[in-house]
Amino acid sequence: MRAHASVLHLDLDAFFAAVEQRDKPSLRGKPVVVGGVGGRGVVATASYEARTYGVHSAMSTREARSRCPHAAFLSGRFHAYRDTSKVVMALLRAASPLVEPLSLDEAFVDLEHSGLPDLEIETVTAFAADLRAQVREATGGLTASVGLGTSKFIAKVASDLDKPDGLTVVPPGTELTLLRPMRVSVIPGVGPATAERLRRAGIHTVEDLEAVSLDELVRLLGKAHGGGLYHLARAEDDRPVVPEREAKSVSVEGTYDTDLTDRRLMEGLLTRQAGEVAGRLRKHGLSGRTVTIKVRLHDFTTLSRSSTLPSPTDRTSTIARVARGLLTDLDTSGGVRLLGVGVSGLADWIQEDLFGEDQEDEEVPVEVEVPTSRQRRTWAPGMDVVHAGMGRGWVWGSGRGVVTVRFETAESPAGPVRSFAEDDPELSPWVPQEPAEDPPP
DNA sequence: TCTGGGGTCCTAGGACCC
DNA sequence: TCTGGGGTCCTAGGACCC
Repeated sequence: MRAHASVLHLDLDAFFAAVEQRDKPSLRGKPVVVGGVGGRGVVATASYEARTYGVHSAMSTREARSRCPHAAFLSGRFHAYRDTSKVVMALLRAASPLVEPLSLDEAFVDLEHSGLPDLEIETVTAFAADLRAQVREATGGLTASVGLGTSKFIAKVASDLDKPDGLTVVPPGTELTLLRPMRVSVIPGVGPATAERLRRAGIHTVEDLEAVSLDELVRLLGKAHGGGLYHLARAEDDRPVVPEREAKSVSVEGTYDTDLTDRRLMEGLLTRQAGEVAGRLRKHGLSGRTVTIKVRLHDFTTLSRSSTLPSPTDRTSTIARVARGLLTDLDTSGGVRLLGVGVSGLADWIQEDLFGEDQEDEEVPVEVEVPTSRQRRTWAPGMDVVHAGMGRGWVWGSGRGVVTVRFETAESPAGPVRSFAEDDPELSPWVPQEPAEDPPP
């Protein structure tokens, strides 16, 4: 916790809806709901006019429609939101070099490095007021709510106190006076499940939480969560403002208006999603080792299956095949409402770079060598192979002198798995004859 | 026909290695 | 034949955030 209120949190008010109202004057002053407009959509952002009718984010669009039938329901223009967000983030970075975006519409700014003459209340307040004016000016009228405090936690709580279009400063030393009467759910990380656990233990407010020992909290919520809450309840928060964080995973998922039952269709959708994930990996110069699929069944139970490859990949064909293979383990006979594919375990180097050329996502033709018992060969996951006895397959995994191959058949795209010694003379790379499945960028 | 999409972090158990 | 502990990696699930 700092001696000065030098952490600023900025939150653009009803961001998506506000961008729509800015760009379409006919929507100004009217209820606007941005989110999924399909049968299973939810609200991403509701304008303040729509909130009057009890519409809020995360509510199903169906419910929102019944509460406010005359609202404009929009599916969202993410390019516009991204562009506007960039304008705001650039403006924040011009004000202070240390800016940590949390999402398109939210960021922390560290005023310690902003070049202000001092960090007294008057100074930082004037700075924040000026920043808000700049945001409004640069975005064509969007408003932001801003909080200032001695830590991220306090700044974030502060920005919520006067919404929309507000500015709240929590003077150093007054944090606990502010927090104590508040519900535990003001603490970031206390969602419905944690709040319910605490409630059952008779803990409702931050003041209640402050009275609980560290041991008791850890017993109740686990080591990391309990320990974190113990300190936050005392307004102890040393988390630094971190400008850039590396991505840890890339994923794509989709919820379908009617439950899927056709496995071939599911495989096709997974393949398409794998292509989107691979494309985004390549766009950012990333590759990853762990492929995960997510499957939400008709009854909303959510399953995940993952498989870690021996080396990172950014290729559609590999990700798609692993994903389809993972699906084979699952019983989807009751119907599937959501499918997703993700890649994690990211490395910022690309495997194909080893070959010295920008291979993008093309199949890499493999030199067919005559295997000898002493020769060590590299079997990359996803590589097409042919086995004299089993026919064509692809490398599922390898290591410790063993290569595992999955053989696709007409009946099953992720058919039988067999393991071979990696120098098995019956096993050899297969040179593809079909064109690469991804278009060049 | 309740319940999105893109993320992060944590936990717990098992495998495996030293 | 019995018995260790620690560390790391992997997998599955869950909570949470915007």
